[in-house]
Amino acid sequence: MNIGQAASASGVSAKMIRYYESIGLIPKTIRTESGYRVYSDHDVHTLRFIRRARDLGFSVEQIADLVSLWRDRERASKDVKTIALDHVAVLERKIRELQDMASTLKHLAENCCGDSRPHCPILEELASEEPLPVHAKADAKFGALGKA
Amino acid sequence: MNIGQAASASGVSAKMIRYYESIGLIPKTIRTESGYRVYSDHDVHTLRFIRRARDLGFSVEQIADLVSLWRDRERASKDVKTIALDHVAVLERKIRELQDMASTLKHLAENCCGDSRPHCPILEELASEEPLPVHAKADAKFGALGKA
DNA sequence: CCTTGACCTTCCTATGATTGGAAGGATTAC
DNA sequence: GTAATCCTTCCAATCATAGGAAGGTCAAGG
Repeated sequence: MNIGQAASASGVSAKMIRYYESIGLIPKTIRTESGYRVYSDHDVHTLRFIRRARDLGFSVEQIADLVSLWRDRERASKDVKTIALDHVAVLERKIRELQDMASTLKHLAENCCGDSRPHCPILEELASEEPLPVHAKADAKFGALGKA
Repeated sequence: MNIGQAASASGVSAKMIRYYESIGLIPKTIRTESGYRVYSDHDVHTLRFIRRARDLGFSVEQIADLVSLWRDRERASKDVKTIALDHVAVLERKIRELQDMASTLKHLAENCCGDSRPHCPILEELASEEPLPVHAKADAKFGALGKA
């Protein structure tokens, strides 16, 4: 199987498969004489595992740990559970941060009549010297929400 | 006022002030003869406005719009409100995504006894060919949650 | 007056996961 | 035989931020 076929079978783009190989998340594949990467069904299974873990928001580092636990028949389920619950805690912290931001903004927007006049409590709040009314601090690495 | 003083007065790091200048979010300041940037209280006020907007998760692009509306005495509050509510919508979509991930993971973790035995429903789920039980797809730009 | 330390300057690098493209070779289908 | 579609590697961009190196400047104290 070529990389393109492995990509569509696994849901991981060819670009990402090469990237995962380059960072060591997946091993280097065998190649054809002309240098094409060759994948087995087993490789595709691993890629699908990886994609699912990404869909759940795990970092590549965590995924590497999960994959190696998956491969280890003598793993302790505790180790897996720890990774999962740590991640849940991170997710929940993020959720709270975003909720604080959203609720602060919603309150401000409710008080803004949103017409053609210049008066605007949202800008007033941003320009104010007082602390923000709700705890609504982005942590730097997350503030911009990616491209969304 | 030097950049360091402006930084501590505004809560925006000197690094970021230079960056904001380089991308045109704030104008180039005057300099001393020896090349040091000089800031006024007014500049600090603008920086604090920017920091608050960042704390609410606005992107630099949105902040540029907000700052220019703030400067414009003839703005329509509608324009500000639109930016704010668009951002709220993005935040709420993100919140839902993260909640889906967290709830999926919590369900899986609940069924994992978390002891020294290898049996683990979390890994089983990741390895499964079935679709994930809850709609829990990360959008790519957000999946890894930054460094957190 | 001179040194020391704390500041400032610019420039380059890294982060994390992903996408995009360019330039060139391989394969496949007609 | 040729066109289209794949593959290869390498480089760049995203977004906001932090870190560091190399070198110039300033203030205080001896």
